[in-house]
Amino acid sequence: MENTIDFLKNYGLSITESRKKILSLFTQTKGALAHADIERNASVNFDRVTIYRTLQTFVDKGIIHTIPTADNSVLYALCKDTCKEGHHHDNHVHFICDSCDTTYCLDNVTIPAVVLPEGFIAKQSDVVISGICKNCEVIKE
Amino acid sequence: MENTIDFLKNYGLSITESRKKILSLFTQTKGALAHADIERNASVNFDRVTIYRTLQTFVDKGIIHTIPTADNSVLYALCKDTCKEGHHHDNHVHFICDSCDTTYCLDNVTIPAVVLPEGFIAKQSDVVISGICKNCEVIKE
DNA sequence: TAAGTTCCTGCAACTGTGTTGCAAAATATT
DNA sequence: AATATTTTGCAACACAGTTGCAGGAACTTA
Ligand SMILES: [Mn+2]
Ligand SMILES: [Mn+2]
Ligand SMILES: [Zn+2]
Ligand SMILES: [Zn+2]
Repeated sequence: MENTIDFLKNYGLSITESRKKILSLFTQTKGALAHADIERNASVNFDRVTIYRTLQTFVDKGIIHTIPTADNSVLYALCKDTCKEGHHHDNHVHFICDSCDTTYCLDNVTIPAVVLPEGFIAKQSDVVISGICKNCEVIKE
Repeated sequence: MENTIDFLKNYGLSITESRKKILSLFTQTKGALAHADIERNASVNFDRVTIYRTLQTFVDKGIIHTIPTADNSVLYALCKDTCKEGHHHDNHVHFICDSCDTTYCLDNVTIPAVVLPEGFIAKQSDVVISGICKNCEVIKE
């Protein structure tokens, strides 16, 4: 709890119930979270709008990043230390499990370089892989 | 026009105004189309729902495929011949131009293989790259 | 080509997601 | 503690997408 407060202070954010609670949800969760997950699991009943604004604040500050998904839902996950305010450095692959629906940031799997046709210049690449995750694979055996 | 009719018949679809018109919009367009593009550019004013249902029918039949985007809008583009009903085989990279906002299917750029951590099994990979496209790069010179 | 059947369309109503303006409440500053 | 700044919750809105249903269009068969 103290830890969460210091963390927020380091990012120049004032300490509020929603920020503490939402941040701790992220640190306590392995996978990524959707807006609905937060609305459901936060012990306090924050207004939808507060959750949206808190998430946006965290994205702006480089605390969390969004994850594009094939079904066009929005997911959020904690950034690594390399992300700064207004400047994200997330170049890892994302994995969505078809079985348990968990979304992982594979921090150790970097986005591969892709050779584009003449004239195309890449600025940003997103790789989303779906399949069966480590946990679900073990369960199946 | 005759061509469009035969094409639809080959897929076992009955011939309707909306299907003819929406299909021809795809064949006449280089990049991908959003629902709104179709609503705007179809000479006839089809109901929103009709457009949604026509797009879904085309996706089901393997005529078009959806493209995931970073801003979570839904785009559609024509499939290659290898796609069958209920069974898509699109393993190409998608490119979104930050300048002209066109989305390209880079049919000749295949999705690179990614080495996942132990226990993760990949079923499907999506690669979306954004940057500057061929056209916009030429214009800048 | 006409009748009957099947399928598609348009409308209305609804759900879900995200946004904005504003006053009240909470937090930070002095 | 008083003041200034931020954040919150509410209401209202915008927009994308879905569903049920009745009427209309397209297909089938004769
Ligand atoms: Mn991530
Ligand atoms: Mn494509
Ligand atoms: Zn799993
Ligand atoms: Zn371009």
